Amino acid sequence: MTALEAYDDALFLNNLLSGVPEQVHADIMANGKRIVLRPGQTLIRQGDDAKRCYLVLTGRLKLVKLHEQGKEAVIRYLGPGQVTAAIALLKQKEYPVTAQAIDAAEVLGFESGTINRLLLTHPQMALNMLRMLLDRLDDLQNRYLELRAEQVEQRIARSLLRLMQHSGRRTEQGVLIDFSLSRQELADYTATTLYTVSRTLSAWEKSGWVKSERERITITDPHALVELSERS
Amino acid sequence: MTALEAYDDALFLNNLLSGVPEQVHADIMANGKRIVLRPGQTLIRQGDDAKRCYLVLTGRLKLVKLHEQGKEAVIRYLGPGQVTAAIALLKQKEYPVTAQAIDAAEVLGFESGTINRLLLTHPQMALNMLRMLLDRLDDLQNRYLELRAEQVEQRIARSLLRLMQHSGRRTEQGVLIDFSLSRQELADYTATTLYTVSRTLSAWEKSGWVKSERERITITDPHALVELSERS
DNA sequence: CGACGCATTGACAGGGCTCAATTTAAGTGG
DNA sequence: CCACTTAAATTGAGCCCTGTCAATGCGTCG
Repeated sequence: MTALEAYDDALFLNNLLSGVPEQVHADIMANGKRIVLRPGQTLIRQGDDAKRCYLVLTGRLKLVKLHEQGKEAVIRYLGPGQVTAAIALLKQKEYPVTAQAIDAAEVLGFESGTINRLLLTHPQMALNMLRMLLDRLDDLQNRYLELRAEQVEQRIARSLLRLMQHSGRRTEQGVLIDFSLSRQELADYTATTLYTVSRTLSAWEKSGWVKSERERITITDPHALVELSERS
Repeated sequence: MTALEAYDDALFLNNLLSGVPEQVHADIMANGKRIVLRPGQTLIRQGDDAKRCYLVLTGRLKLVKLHEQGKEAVIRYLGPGQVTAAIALLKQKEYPVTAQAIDAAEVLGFESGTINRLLLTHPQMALNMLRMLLDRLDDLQNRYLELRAEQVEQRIARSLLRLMQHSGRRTEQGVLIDFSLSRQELADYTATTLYTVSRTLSAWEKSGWVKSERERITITDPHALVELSERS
């Protein structure tokens, strides 16, 4: 199973399969079906029946929640090793969010029944899953509080820093956020409008804190953003 | 174990122990330590080391997340059968929120090691826990979106309806929300200020939709609130 | 090179937060 | 039972942040 070995990296092990005997890893993975996604392709659609859950192998997905009047909120970005649509563990539920590949991505899909059986036979896996969900919950609780208590500028700063930590890549200019990120998307993630994001980034660029291009953002002075995000 | 039988009600069974053989229920519960809480008493404090997790037996708790500059957000209200501080499943973490009894309450506390062991030996329990967490996550994702997309009035309406469903009690006047709920608390739950809540409730009272007293709110016309919360 | 999508910038208005001043209601102790 | 205290709730006035709308600029790709 050479294809599987390729995904058998540290990040991955630290998540769903950590603590599970290595001998059975391949067996477990063989239960999933590999799916390749093009940039922008929708993997799950909010409201559809939840029949499968997915493990991200490579690339990056975004989870978006849609509101009646056209607005949308980016709930989270997912990277390799993370699981989504765990809701499929419950019977007769609908996906609460839409999941979409940002750039190209690969995922492993597990049927609802399959994953339930796997979790029951490998309790450690269930515990790992619990940990991942706790992570998600914690993250969202934090962002909920920020949305409640902070002004837009602070939220944008915090969001950029978060994205930097999860998906930053060092360049000579600074830390580049390593996937397509338009003003609109950052606005959806920060819970504001593209206009405000644009204005803010422009201001920060004048201060020399970031460098912003079309769908690309490089943070040149992270410390300034940290300070901004923490000042009352 | 007569004390335990008292808590062995439907709600409870539908959560943590559903699907687990009945013979072992008492054994499992015997691993927990019963704790009685006075009104307002703090059970867990944000930032403390997470050593135990808790199952609510009776009464009602609120989970609050504190922000540096004094603001706070009520993340969730917990009723009988619900679990909190599941974070204790992870090693070396701190509680991300504060949990406080609203009126009198009883909980069952499980040591971190104990609950881990229980979940490993009873995989069905781990699955149940997963389901509860998925519920929490879903709830918060919805509220995050609402906070993002809706105006204050709609959010207050939705919050009241939610509280009504979870903790409503029929009276001759309408549906009473059955625990102490000040303007400030509703504001913290809805992510607004007590002033705005007060103004809004006053207006609704004039319209005959609610009846508001000191720390008590009765919904006399739920339908009006539903309509308000759903209109674009 | 033209067209389309992304980004920028300005003008404007309004929702709701802030602050301050009362009013109302619930306890408390004599 | 009544004065007194204290906390909750109400209401008004003002203003600021930020969303909205419109016009324009710019980069990229067919």
